[in-house]
Amino acid sequence: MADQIRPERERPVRRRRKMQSITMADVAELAKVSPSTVSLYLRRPEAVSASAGSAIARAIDKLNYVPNLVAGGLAAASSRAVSIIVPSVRNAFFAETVSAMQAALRKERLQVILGHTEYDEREEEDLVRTALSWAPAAIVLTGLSHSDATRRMLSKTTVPVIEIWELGGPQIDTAIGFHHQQVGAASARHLIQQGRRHLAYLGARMHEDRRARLRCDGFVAAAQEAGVSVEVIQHPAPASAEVGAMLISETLQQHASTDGVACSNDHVALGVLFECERLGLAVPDRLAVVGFGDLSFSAACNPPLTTIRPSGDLIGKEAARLIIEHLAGHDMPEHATIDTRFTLLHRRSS
Amino acid sequence: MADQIRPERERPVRRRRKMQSITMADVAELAKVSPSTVSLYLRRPEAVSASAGSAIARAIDKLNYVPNLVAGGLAAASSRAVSIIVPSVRNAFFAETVSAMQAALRKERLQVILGHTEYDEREEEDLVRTALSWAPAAIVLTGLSHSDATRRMLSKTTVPVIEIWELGGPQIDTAIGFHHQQVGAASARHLIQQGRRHLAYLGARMHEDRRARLRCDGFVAAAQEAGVSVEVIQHPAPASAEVGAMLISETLQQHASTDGVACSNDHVALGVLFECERLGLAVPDRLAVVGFGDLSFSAACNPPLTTIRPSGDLIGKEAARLIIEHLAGHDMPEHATIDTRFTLLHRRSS
DNA sequence: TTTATCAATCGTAGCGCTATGATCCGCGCC
DNA sequence: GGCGCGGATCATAGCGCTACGATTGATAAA
Repeated sequence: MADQIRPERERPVRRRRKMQSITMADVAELAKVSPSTVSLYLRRPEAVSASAGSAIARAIDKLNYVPNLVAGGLAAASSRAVSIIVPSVRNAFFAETVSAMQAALRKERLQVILGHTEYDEREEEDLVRTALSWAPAAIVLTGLSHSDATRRMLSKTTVPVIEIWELGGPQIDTAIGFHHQQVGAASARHLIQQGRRHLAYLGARMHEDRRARLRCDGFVAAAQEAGVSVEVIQHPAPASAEVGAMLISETLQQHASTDGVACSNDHVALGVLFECERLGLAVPDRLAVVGFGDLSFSAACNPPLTTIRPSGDLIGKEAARLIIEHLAGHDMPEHATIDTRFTLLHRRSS
Repeated sequence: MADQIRPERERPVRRRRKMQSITMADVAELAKVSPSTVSLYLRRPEAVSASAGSAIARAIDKLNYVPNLVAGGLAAASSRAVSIIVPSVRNAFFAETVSAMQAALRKERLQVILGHTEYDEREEEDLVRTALSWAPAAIVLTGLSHSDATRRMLSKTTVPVIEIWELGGPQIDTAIGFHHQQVGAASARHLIQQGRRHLAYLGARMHEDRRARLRCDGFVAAAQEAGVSVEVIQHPAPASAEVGAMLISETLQQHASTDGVACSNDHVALGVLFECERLGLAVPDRLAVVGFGDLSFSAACNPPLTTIRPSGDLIGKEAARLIIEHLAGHDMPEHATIDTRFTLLHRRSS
């Protein structure tokens, strides 16, 4: 089918969609330099002479030229985009990371392409596939747990992969985050230090949220190690104050002696505080409460919530830094691990 | 400089970066069809014969082909990306919209490119400029207020522009959202209906957050219209429970008779509830509180918060729908306005 | 003077795809 | 048999840019 004999082409009357667009060639012409020089100026201004540089700058300004990054991405076989895949930006933790990362990447004119897995590995797989078709400068994934197909796809590419918000498992390449078990353990130790001997962990959506599960595991392990009683009460719904209220009443019903709880996050802890207030249960005297997240209300609530502040912001910044350095030629350290830690904020709920 | 005489080119020994990538041509070869047919199949599978289609599908599968959307975007002069520019995803409202939109766009294999203005018009301008260099399928902006340069850039392109989260001003093209003055007015009327006669509006960051200001304006206007006393107490910091606590204590100090407040959002309202509890002030008996946002904690707090639920989710869905329809050839209605409304949730804080 | 070096600039060949218009071929109809 | 029609398929010309390697011209070193 490809080798048929064809007569001469006649008139190639071919008018392509015109597009108004002003191209690099227009700028080059006006600045009286070659397109290559314009391209070079745009990518490494210090590499062109001051005179050429200013002529180009003037031309760009005059023509109101906007470079076509799609064309650039195709030619360079790597686009100035970073694909960030998180469970959901409705989750304040990831919103913070995404926000910090976007702010840092923007300065290097890198775009953020966003995807939400909704805690679904198959969804993640699909997002990674699409992400790859953009030839991004880097791919950022949340957590260390991915489907086999996802791993396979990523191992076949040369695109740098960064996993965030989790440490302590097998990582694809670079990981930035902290150990969730350590968070759980820190909560448990804190409660024990406050004299509590009957602990409980209140978990929301732990079947899907692997990191909440890890925190729970760390909590239980540390409590057991200290020889203190510990229970786990959970609910499949996503973390919310309602779930917190339900969980604490269930806990007190089943284990009336409970005197210290850690919650899978501050939303849950807030619900616990509200429910205790309704039940007339003194916090922290009768029950100490520890949250996770240090959300916007945590310091202001009544009593102020003892919680663990993760480093969502720092995670984003570090990820951006690594990507930018990699782009600048510094090879990204292979299989690096950056522990961004967390902080326990001891407030009056414990 | 372009017309210099050059000797014959010698050996064009030119090895380009190879890239492992499997291209459409590889698929075409394996499926024994031309690349055009593969392309056609990918874009409109119903246009190729069943036999060719399945051969192509098999080849794609076998080769693990991932289409290069960057190349596609260049050739088609429009990429399968939608640029969404919001003040910040750390704000739960916008997170919800972005999330809903991403979910809807994904189904049509459209990518979301995200940008944060941090409530800065100059920043927005810059983001729009970069957005345009991606030749996106659409640009989504937050609010109706933009810099002149932004307007100019957008008017010069053929990229559809959608403004979200605000109605009632001059719009660039399509706008999806609701009238914030109506929100304010609804809050005021509700409080008046509950018998309150000394109102106050507690505003956070109103100098930057134009929409909070509009809600405030609507609140004041409705109160005045009803002949009820109304005060505005504000703080420049972003909305938070701390700010809410500060604002309510300032309010009560300056206007002791205040018996009903509306807050610029539920974070602020939550702070009011906490502060009232500390002060021993009965809500709603002594003070009725209305929030805005129906955030995760609003139904669970103590007392449950009367608030106004905006339609962040719907805004995202509608925006996505319009974009998808436009891509399918249905021209987007010019200068359309979609009012997604809001709902007042009367709970026990008023 | 010749040669080497270096910074600045340039010309060209793609990058992988899509849109366009052409071609091919089977079918029904005059 | 000739013709028109339309579905299926194809070849080709870019899309706007970047990377590569070459070229130029000035300066330093031999």
